[in-house]
Amino acid sequence: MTAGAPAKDDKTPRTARGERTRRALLSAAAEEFGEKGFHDGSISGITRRAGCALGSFYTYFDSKDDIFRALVNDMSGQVRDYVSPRIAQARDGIDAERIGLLSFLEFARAHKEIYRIIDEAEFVDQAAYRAHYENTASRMAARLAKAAARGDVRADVEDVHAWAIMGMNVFLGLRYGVWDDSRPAEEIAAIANALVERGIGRAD
Amino acid sequence: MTAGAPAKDDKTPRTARGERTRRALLSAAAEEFGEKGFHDGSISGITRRAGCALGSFYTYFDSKDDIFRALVNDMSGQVRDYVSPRIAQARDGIDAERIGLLSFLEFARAHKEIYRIIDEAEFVDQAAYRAHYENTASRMAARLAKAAARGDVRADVEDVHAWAIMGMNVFLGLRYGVWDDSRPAEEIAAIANALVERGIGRAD
DNA sequence: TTTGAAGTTGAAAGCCGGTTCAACTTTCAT
DNA sequence: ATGAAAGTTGAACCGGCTTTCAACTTCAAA
Repeated sequence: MTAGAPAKDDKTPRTARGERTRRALLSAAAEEFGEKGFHDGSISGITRRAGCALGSFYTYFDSKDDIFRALVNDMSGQVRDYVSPRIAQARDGIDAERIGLLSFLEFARAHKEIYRIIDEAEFVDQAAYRAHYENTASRMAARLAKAAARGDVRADVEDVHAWAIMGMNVFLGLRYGVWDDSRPAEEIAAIANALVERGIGRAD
Repeated sequence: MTAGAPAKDDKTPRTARGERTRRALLSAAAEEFGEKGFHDGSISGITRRAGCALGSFYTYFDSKDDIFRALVNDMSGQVRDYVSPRIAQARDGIDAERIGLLSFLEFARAHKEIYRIIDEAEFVDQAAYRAHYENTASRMAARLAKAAARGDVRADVEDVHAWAIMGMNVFLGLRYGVWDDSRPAEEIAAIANALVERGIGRAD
Protein backbone atom coordinates (compact mmCIF):
# COMPACT_ATOMS: atom_id res chain seq x y z
CA MET A 1 0.00 0.00 0.00
CA THR A 2 1.21 3.47 -0.84
CA ALA A 3 -0.99 5.87 1.12
CA GLY A 4 -1.98 5.73 4.78
CA ALA A 5 -5.74 5.53 4.26
CA PRO A 6 -7.50 2.29 3.38
CA ALA A 7 -9.85 4.26 1.07
CA LYS A 8 -12.96 2.17 0.53
CA ASP A 9 -14.21 4.65 -2.04
CA ASP A 10 -11.38 7.00 -2.70
CA LYS A 11 -12.20 10.67 -3.04
CA THR A 12 -8.77 11.75 -4.21
CA PRO A 13 -8.96 13.80 -7.40
CA ARG A 14 -7.54 12.03 -10.47
CA THR A 15 -7.43 15.05 -12.66
CA ALA A 16 -6.01 18.56 -12.76
CA ARG A 17 -9.52 19.92 -12.83
CA GLY A 18 -10.46 17.81 -9.85
CA GLU A 19 -7.43 18.98 -7.94
CA ARG A 20 -8.37 22.59 -8.62
CA THR A 21 -11.90 22.07 -7.35
CA ARG A 22 -10.70 20.34 -4.23
CA ARG A 23 -8.32 23.18 -3.41
CA ALA A 24 -11.06 25.73 -4.08
CA LEU A 25 -13.36 23.91 -1.67
CA LEU A 26 -10.68 23.74 0.99
CA SER A 27 -9.86 27.41 0.87
CA ALA A 28 -13.53 28.33 0.64
CA ALA A 29 -14.04 26.25 3.77
CA ALA A 30 -11.30 28.17 5.55
CA GLU A 31 -13.16 31.40 4.76
CA GLU A 32 -16.60 30.07 5.60
CA PHE A 33 -15.63 28.40 8.87
CA GLY A 34 -13.32 31.28 9.78
CA GLU A 35 -16.17 33.76 9.44
CA LYS A 36 -19.08 31.77 10.80
CA GLY A 37 -17.61 28.88 12.72
CA PHE A 38 -18.22 25.23 11.98
CA HIS A 39 -21.90 25.01 12.84
CA ASP A 40 -23.10 28.28 11.40
CA GLY A 41 -21.03 27.71 8.33
CA SER A 42 -22.83 25.66 5.70
CA ILE A 43 -21.78 23.41 2.90
CA SER A 44 -23.80 25.45 0.46
CA GLY A 45 -21.88 28.49 1.73
CA ILE A 46 -18.65 26.68 0.94
CA THR A 47 -19.67 25.62 -2.54
CA ARG A 48 -21.01 29.12 -3.26
CA ARG A 49 -17.63 30.62 -2.33
CA ALA A 50 -15.83 27.93 -4.27
CA GLY A 51 -18.04 28.55 -7.30
CA CYS A 52 -19.26 25.04 -7.74
CA ALA A 53 -22.44 23.07 -7.22
CA LEU A 54 -23.53 21.64 -3.92
CA GLY A 55 -23.23 18.09 -5.12
CA SER A 56 -19.60 18.51 -6.17
CA PHE A 57 -18.68 18.82 -2.55
CA TYR A 58 -19.36 15.13 -2.03
CA THR A 59 -17.05 14.19 -4.86
CA TYR A 60 -14.11 15.20 -2.64
CA PHE A 61 -15.30 15.00 0.93
CA ASP A 62 -17.44 12.50 2.78
CA SER A 63 -19.12 15.02 5.02
CA LYS A 64 -18.93 18.39 6.66
CA ASP A 65 -16.82 16.86 9.43
CA ASP A 66 -14.49 15.38 6.88
CA ILE A 67 -13.57 18.67 5.23
CA PHE A 68 -13.17 20.28 8.62
CA ARG A 69 -10.72 17.59 9.64
CA ALA A 70 -8.78 18.10 6.44
CA LEU A 71 -8.74 21.82 7.10
CA VAL A 72 -7.40 21.48 10.64
CA ASN A 73 -4.56 19.30 9.42
CA ASP A 74 -3.86 21.75 6.64
CA MET A 75 -3.73 24.79 8.93
CA SER A 76 -1.73 22.96 11.56
CA GLY A 77 0.81 22.08 8.91
CA GLN A 78 0.87 25.61 7.52
CA VAL A 79 1.80 27.08 10.91
CA ARG A 80 4.51 24.51 11.39
CA ASP A 81 5.91 25.10 7.93
CA TYR A 82 5.95 28.85 8.47
CA VAL A 83 7.53 28.80 11.92
CA SER A 84 10.03 25.93 11.76
CA PRO A 85 12.48 27.26 9.17
CA ARG A 86 12.59 30.62 10.94
CA ILE A 87 13.39 29.02 14.26
CA ALA A 88 16.27 27.21 12.58
CA GLN A 89 17.96 30.58 12.06
CA ALA A 90 18.17 31.31 15.80
CA ARG A 91 21.52 32.04 17.46
CA ASP A 92 20.67 30.04 20.61
CA GLY A 93 17.93 28.19 22.47
CA ILE A 94 16.34 31.25 24.03
CA ASP A 95 16.44 33.16 20.77
CA ALA A 96 14.73 30.21 19.10
CA GLU A 97 11.70 30.67 21.31
CA ARG A 98 11.67 34.42 20.66
CA ILE A 99 11.63 33.76 16.93
CA GLY A 100 9.02 31.06 17.39
CA LEU A 101 6.63 33.51 19.01
CA LEU A 102 7.51 36.30 16.61
CA SER A 103 6.81 34.22 13.56
CA PHE A 104 3.66 32.79 15.10
CA LEU A 105 2.41 36.31 15.71
CA GLU A 106 3.13 37.18 12.09
CA PHE A 107 1.29 34.11 10.95
CA ALA A 108 -1.72 34.81 13.14
CA ARG A 109 -1.92 38.37 11.85
CA ALA A 110 -1.93 37.12 8.29
CA HIS A 111 -4.38 34.29 8.97
CA LYS A 112 -6.82 35.53 11.57
CA GLU A 113 -9.14 32.63 10.91
CA ILE A 114 -6.70 30.18 12.44
CA TYR A 115 -8.04 30.42 15.98
CA ARG A 116 -11.63 29.88 14.95
CA ILE A 117 -10.60 26.79 13.05
CA ILE A 118 -8.15 25.18 15.45
CA ASP A 119 -10.21 26.04 18.51
CA GLU A 120 -13.41 24.68 17.09
CA ALA A 121 -11.66 21.40 16.48
CA GLU A 122 -12.03 20.88 20.23
CA PHE A 123 -15.70 20.25 19.50
CA VAL A 124 -15.70 18.83 16.03
CA ASP A 125 -12.67 16.60 16.10
CA GLN A 126 -11.02 16.31 19.49
CA ALA A 127 -8.35 13.98 18.19
CA ALA A 128 -7.15 16.59 15.69
CA TYR A 129 -7.27 19.26 18.36
CA ARG A 130 -5.16 17.31 20.81
CA ALA A 131 -2.82 16.21 18.08
CA HIS A 132 -2.20 19.80 17.05
CA TYR A 133 -1.22 20.94 20.52
CA GLU A 134 0.59 17.78 21.52
CA ASN A 135 2.70 17.93 18.38
CA THR A 136 3.45 21.60 18.89
CA ALA A 137 4.37 21.03 22.53
CA SER A 138 6.58 18.09 21.84
CA ARG A 139 8.45 19.92 19.10
CA MET A 140 9.05 22.70 21.61
CA ALA A 141 10.07 20.28 24.35
CA ALA A 142 12.59 18.70 21.99
CA ARG A 143 14.07 22.12 21.17
CA LEU A 144 14.31 22.95 24.86
CA ALA A 145 16.01 19.65 25.63
CA LYS A 146 18.61 20.35 22.97
CA ALA A 147 19.07 23.86 24.32
CA ALA A 148 19.58 22.42 27.80
CA ALA A 149 22.19 20.02 26.50
CA ARG A 150 23.96 22.96 24.88
CA GLY A 151 23.75 24.87 28.16
CA ASP A 152 21.52 27.62 26.75
CA VAL A 153 18.83 26.96 29.34
CA ARG A 154 18.58 25.31 32.73
CA ALA A 155 19.14 21.57 32.75
CA ASP A 156 15.82 20.72 34.35
CA VAL A 157 13.53 21.88 31.54
CA GLU A 158 10.69 19.48 30.86
CA ASP A 159 7.25 19.15 29.25
CA VAL A 160 5.64 21.51 31.73
CA HIS A 161 7.83 24.33 30.45
CA ALA A 162 6.89 23.57 26.88
CA TRP A 163 3.17 23.65 27.66
CA ALA A 164 3.60 26.85 29.63
CA ILE A 165 5.43 28.63 26.84
CA MET A 166 3.07 27.30 24.20
CA GLY A 167 0.11 28.60 26.21
CA MET A 168 1.80 31.97 26.46
CA ASN A 169 2.30 32.05 22.73
CA VAL A 170 -1.27 31.04 21.95
CA PHE A 171 -2.77 33.73 24.14
CA LEU A 172 -0.37 36.42 22.99
CA GLY A 173 -1.23 35.45 19.42
CA LEU A 174 -4.91 35.83 20.15
CA ARG A 175 -4.64 39.11 22.03
CA TYR A 176 -1.84 40.82 20.07
CA GLY A 177 -2.19 39.04 16.76
CA VAL A 178 -5.87 38.52 16.07
CA TRP A 179 -7.80 40.87 18.34
CA ASP A 180 -5.45 43.85 18.11
CA ASP A 181 -2.39 44.01 15.94
CA SER A 182 -1.44 47.62 16.57
CA ARG A 183 1.72 46.91 18.60
CA PRO A 184 4.85 45.74 16.77
CA ALA A 185 5.12 41.95 16.90
CA GLU A 186 8.83 42.31 17.71
CA GLU A 187 7.98 44.22 20.87
CA ILE A 188 5.55 41.59 22.13
CA ALA A 189 8.01 38.81 21.32
CA ALA A 190 10.84 40.63 23.10
CA ILE A 191 8.81 41.16 26.28
CA ALA A 192 7.64 37.57 26.40
CA ASN A 193 11.13 36.29 25.64
CA ALA A 194 12.58 38.28 28.53
CA LEU A 195 9.99 36.62 30.74
CA VAL A 196 11.03 33.22 29.46
CA GLU A 197 14.73 33.96 29.92
CA ARG A 198 14.84 35.76 33.26
CA GLY A 199 11.32 35.80 34.67
CA ILE A 200 9.76 38.81 36.26
CA GLY A 201 11.13 38.34 39.76
CA ARG A 202 12.91 41.28 41.39
CA ALA A 203 16.42 41.50 39.93
CA ASP A 204 18.49 41.32 43.12
CA MET B 1 -34.25 51.09 37.76
CA THR B 2 -32.95 48.30 39.95
CA ALA B 3 -31.61 45.64 37.61
CA GLY B 4 -29.41 46.04 34.56
CA ALA B 5 -31.75 44.44 32.04
CA PRO B 6 -34.70 46.30 30.51
CA ALA B 7 -36.74 43.05 30.62
CA LYS B 8 -39.54 43.35 28.09
CA ASP B 9 -40.99 40.08 29.31
CA ASP B 10 -39.11 39.17 32.40
CA LYS B 11 -38.14 35.54 32.86
CA THR B 12 -36.90 35.89 36.41
CA PRO B 13 -38.52 33.33 38.71
CA ARG B 14 -40.96 34.85 41.23
CA THR B 15 -41.21 31.82 43.40
CA ALA B 16 -39.01 29.39 45.34
CA ARG B 17 -40.22 26.62 43.08
CA GLY B 18 -39.34 28.66 40.01
CA GLU B 19 -35.91 29.43 41.41
CA ARG B 20 -35.29 25.73 41.97
CA THR B 21 -36.27 24.85 38.41
CA ARG B 22 -34.06 27.57 36.98
CA ARG B 23 -31.02 26.35 38.95
CA ALA B 24 -31.77 22.78 37.93
CA LEU B 25 -31.83 23.85 34.28
CA LEU B 26 -28.58 25.77 34.62
CA SER B 27 -26.67 22.91 36.19
CA ALA B 28 -28.22 20.43 33.78
CA ALA B 29 -26.99 22.69 30.98
CA ALA B 30 -23.46 22.61 32.43
CA GLU B 31 -23.56 18.82 32.25
CA GLU B 32 -25.17 18.64 28.83
CA PHE B 33 -22.93 21.22 27.15
CA GLY B 34 -19.88 19.95 29.03
CA GLU B 35 -20.41 16.45 27.68
CA LYS B 36 -21.64 17.18 24.19
CA GLY B 37 -20.74 20.77 23.43
CA PHE B 38 -23.19 23.50 22.53
CA HIS B 39 -24.40 22.24 19.19
CA ASP B 40 -24.64 18.55 19.93
CA GLY B 41 -26.21 19.30 23.26
CA SER B 42 -29.98 19.71 23.03
CA ILE B 43 -32.59 21.52 25.02
CA SER B 44 -34.52 18.31 25.46
CA GLY B 45 -31.31 16.82 26.87
CA ILE B 46 -31.15 19.65 29.36
CA THR B 47 -34.76 19.35 30.47
CA ARG B 48 -34.42 15.58 30.72
CA ARG B 49 -31.43 15.96 33.05
CA ALA B 50 -33.22 18.69 34.98
CA GLY B 51 -36.30 16.49 35.29
CA CYS B 52 -38.78 18.90 33.83
CA ALA B 53 -40.76 19.29 30.64
CA LEU B 54 -39.40 20.75 27.45
CA GLY B 55 -41.74 23.71 27.59
CA SER B 56 -40.62 24.74 31.06
CA PHE B 57 -37.28 25.69 29.61
CA TYR B 58 -38.83 28.69 27.91
CA THR B 59 -40.30 29.92 31.16
CA TYR B 60 -36.77 30.86 32.25
CA PHE B 61 -34.70 31.27 29.12
CA ASP B 62 -35.39 32.90 25.79
CA SER B 63 -33.39 30.47 23.75
CA LYS B 64 -30.58 27.99 23.67
CA ASP B 65 -28.13 30.86 23.22
CA ASP B 66 -29.60 32.63 26.20
CA ILE B 67 -28.98 29.81 28.67
CA PHE B 68 -25.51 29.33 27.28
CA ARG B 69 -24.70 32.97 27.88
CA ALA B 70 -26.01 32.68 31.44
CA LEU B 71 -23.87 29.59 31.92
CA VAL B 72 -20.67 31.23 30.72
CA ASN B 73 -21.18 34.12 33.11
CA ASP B 74 -21.90 31.68 35.90
CA MET B 75 -18.78 29.58 35.30
CA SER B 76 -16.60 32.63 34.82
CA GLY B 77 -17.80 33.91 38.19
CA GLN B 78 -17.32 30.53 39.85
CA VAL B 79 -13.64 30.42 38.87
CA ARG B 80 -13.08 33.94 40.06
CA ASP B 81 -14.81 33.25 43.36
CA TYR B 82 -12.77 30.11 43.90
CA VAL B 83 -9.40 31.60 43.03
CA SER B 84 -9.57 35.15 44.38
CA PRO B 85 -9.79 34.48 48.13
CA ARG B 86 -6.95 31.99 47.89
CA ILE B 87 -4.71 34.48 46.14
CA ALA B 88 -5.41 36.92 48.94
CA GLN B 89 -3.52 34.61 51.32
CA ALA B 90 -0.27 34.88 49.35
CA ARG B 91 2.91 36.08 51.06
CA ASP B 92 4.05 38.18 48.09
CA GLY B 93 3.37 39.01 44.45
CA ILE B 94 5.14 36.00 42.99
CA ASP B 95 3.51 33.65 45.47
CA ALA B 96 0.14 35.11 44.51
CA GLU B 97 0.59 33.87 40.96
CA ARG B 98 1.70 30.46 42.18
CA ILE B 99 -1.44 30.17 44.25
CA GLY B 100 -3.51 31.51 41.37
CA LEU B 101 -2.35 28.69 39.11
CA LEU B 102 -2.55 26.09 41.87
CA SER B 103 -6.14 26.92 42.72
CA PHE B 104 -7.07 27.16 39.04
CA LEU B 105 -5.66 23.67 38.52
CA GLU B 106 -7.71 22.42 41.46
CA PHE B 107 -10.80 24.06 40.05
CA ALA B 108 -10.25 22.62 36.59
CA ARG B 109 -9.77 19.13 38.02
CA ALA B 110 -13.05 19.42 39.90
CA HIS B 111 -14.94 20.98 36.97
CA LYS B 112 -13.57 19.42 33.82
CA GLU B 113 -16.46 20.80 31.79
CA ILE B 114 -15.15 24.34 32.17
CA TYR B 115 -13.00 24.31 29.05
CA ARG B 116 -15.74 23.00 26.81
CA ILE B 117 -18.04 25.72 28.04
CA ILE B 118 -15.73 28.74 28.09
CA ASP B 119 -14.01 27.75 24.85
CA GLU B 120 -17.22 27.22 22.97
CA ALA B 121 -18.28 30.73 23.92
CA GLU B 122 -15.82 31.84 21.25
CA PHE B 123 -18.38 30.63 18.76
CA VAL B 124 -21.67 31.08 20.53
CA ASP B 125 -21.15 34.38 22.29
CA GLN B 126 -17.89 36.12 21.45
CA ALA B 127 -18.62 39.01 23.77
CA ALA B 128 -18.84 36.70 26.77
CA TYR B 129 -15.68 34.93 25.66
CA ARG B 130 -13.64 38.10 25.37
CA ALA B 131 -15.10 39.47 28.57
CA HIS B 132 -14.02 36.37 30.46
CA TYR B 133 -10.40 36.58 29.37
CA GLU B 134 -10.15 40.34 29.44
CA ASN B 135 -11.48 40.42 32.99
CA THR B 136 -9.14 37.66 34.06
CA ALA B 137 -6.16 39.36 32.44
CA SER B 138 -6.92 42.76 33.89
CA ARG B 139 -7.30 41.35 37.40
CA MET B 140 -3.91 39.74 36.95
CA ALA B 141 -2.37 42.92 35.53
CA ALA B 142 -3.67 44.86 38.54
CA ARG B 143 -2.10 42.34 40.92
CA LEU B 144 1.20 42.54 39.06
CA ALA B 145 1.16 46.33 39.17
CA LYS B 146 0.68 46.25 42.91
CA ALA B 147 3.45 43.69 43.24
CA ALA B 148 5.72 45.95 41.19
CA ALA B 149 4.92 48.90 43.45
CA ARG B 150 5.82 46.72 46.43
CA GLY B 151 9.04 45.71 44.71
CA ASP B 152 8.10 42.03 44.47
CA VAL B 153 8.52 42.01 40.70
CA ARG B 154 10.26 44.08 38.09
CA ALA B 155 8.92 47.60 37.68
CA ASP B 156 8.22 47.26 33.98
CA VAL B 157 5.47 44.64 34.18
CA GLU B 158 2.54 45.32 31.90
CA ASP B 159 -0.47 43.78 30.16
CA VAL B 160 1.68 41.57 27.96
CA HIS B 161 2.98 39.77 31.05
CA ALA B 162 -0.54 39.24 32.32
CA TRP B 163 -1.68 37.75 29.01
CA ALA B 164 1.43 35.57 28.87
CA ILE B 165 0.94 34.19 32.36
CA MET B 166 -2.78 33.73 31.85
CA GLY B 167 -2.09 31.76 28.68
CA MET B 168 0.38 29.63 30.55
CA ASN B 169 -2.20 28.92 33.22
CA VAL B 170 -4.93 28.09 30.74
CA PHE B 171 -2.80 25.57 28.87
CA LEU B 172 -1.37 24.01 32.02
CA GLY B 173 -4.94 23.68 33.29
CA LEU B 174 -5.97 21.91 30.11
CA ARG B 175 -2.98 19.59 29.94
CA TYR B 176 -2.39 18.86 33.64
CA GLY B 177 -5.87 19.52 34.98
CA VAL B 178 -8.38 18.23 32.49
CA TRP B 179 -6.53 15.86 30.16
CA ASP B 180 -4.30 14.23 32.76
CA ASP B 181 -4.43 14.94 36.44
CA SER B 182 -1.93 12.34 37.59
CA ARG B 183 0.81 14.78 38.63
CA PRO B 184 0.41 16.75 41.85
CA ALA B 185 -0.99 20.19 41.15
CA GLU B 186 1.56 21.69 43.55
CA GLU B 187 4.38 20.34 41.43
CA ILE B 188 3.05 21.89 38.22
CA ALA B 189 2.39 25.18 39.97
CA ALA B 190 5.89 25.23 41.45
CA ILE B 191 7.58 24.59 38.11
CA ALA B 192 5.55 27.24 36.34
CA ASN B 193 6.07 29.70 39.17
CA ALA B 194 9.83 29.26 38.97
CA LEU B 195 9.57 30.06 35.27
CA VAL B 196 7.62 33.19 36.08
CA GLU B 197 10.05 34.26 38.79
CA ARG B 198 13.45 33.48 37.26
CA GLY B 199 12.86 32.24 33.74
CA ILE B 200 14.63 29.28 32.25
CA GLY B 201 17.73 31.08 31.08
CA ARG B 202 21.11 29.65 32.10
CA ALA B 203 21.76 30.63 35.73
CA ASP B 204 25.10 32.39 35.40
C1' DT C 1 -62.52 29.23 50.12
C1' DT C 2 -61.62 31.62 46.20
C1' DT C 3 -58.94 33.47 42.70
C1' DG C 4 -55.45 34.45 39.54
C1' DA C 5 -50.61 34.65 38.82
C1' DA C 6 -46.81 31.56 38.40
C1' DG C 7 -45.34 27.44 36.84
C1' DT C 8 -45.73 22.92 34.12
C1' DT C 9 -46.66 19.99 30.36
C1' DG C 10 -45.57 17.58 25.83
C1' DA C 11 -47.41 17.29 21.28
C1' DA C 12 -46.63 19.35 17.07
C1' DA C 13 -45.42 23.25 14.04
C1' DG C 14 -41.80 25.06 11.49
C1' DC C 15 -37.29 25.50 9.95
C1' DC C 16 -32.95 24.40 8.26
C1' DG C 17 -29.11 22.30 6.38
C1' DG C 18 -26.62 17.83 5.39
C1' DT C 19 -26.78 14.29 2.18
C1' DT C 20 -28.35 11.68 -1.95
C1' DC C 21 -29.00 10.77 -6.71
C1' DA C 22 -29.63 10.29 -11.57
C1' DA C 23 -28.90 12.95 -15.59
C1' DC C 24 -25.44 15.51 -17.80
C1' DT C 25 -20.63 17.39 -19.33
C1' DT C 26 -15.69 17.31 -19.60
C1' DT C 27 -11.31 15.12 -19.85
C1' DC C 28 -7.81 12.22 -21.63
C1' DA C 29 -5.55 7.79 -22.79
C1' DT C 30 -5.73 4.98 -26.57
C1' DA D 1 -11.75 10.31 -32.96
C1' DT D 2 -13.96 7.89 -29.16
C1' DG D 3 -15.55 5.81 -25.15
C1' DA D 4 -14.98 5.16 -20.42
C1' DA D 5 -13.71 7.39 -16.26
C1' DA D 6 -13.85 11.62 -13.82
C1' DG D 7 -16.24 15.46 -12.62
C1' DT D 8 -20.53 18.53 -12.29
C1' DT D 9 -25.15 19.78 -11.29
C1' DG D 10 -29.11 21.25 -8.16
C1' DA D 11 -33.64 19.72 -6.87
C1' DA D 12 -35.47 17.00 -3.42
C1' DC D 13 -35.27 14.07 0.50
C1' DC D 14 -34.74 13.55 5.29
C1' DG D 15 -34.22 13.83 10.12
C1' DG D 16 -33.40 16.48 13.97
C1' DC D 17 -33.91 20.26 16.89
C1' DT D 18 -35.65 24.69 18.44
C1' DT D 19 -39.57 27.00 19.56
C1' DT D 20 -44.62 27.66 20.25
C1' DC D 21 -48.96 27.01 22.45
C1' DA D 22 -53.16 26.08 24.83
C1' DA D 23 -54.67 23.20 28.45
C1' DC D 24 -53.58 21.97 33.03
C1' DT D 25 -51.66 22.26 38.03
C1' DT D 26 -49.73 24.53 42.10
C1' DC D 27 -49.52 27.98 45.43
C1' DA D 28 -50.31 31.80 48.41
C1' DA D 29 -52.63 35.96 49.46
C1' DA D 30 -57.07 37.93 50.38
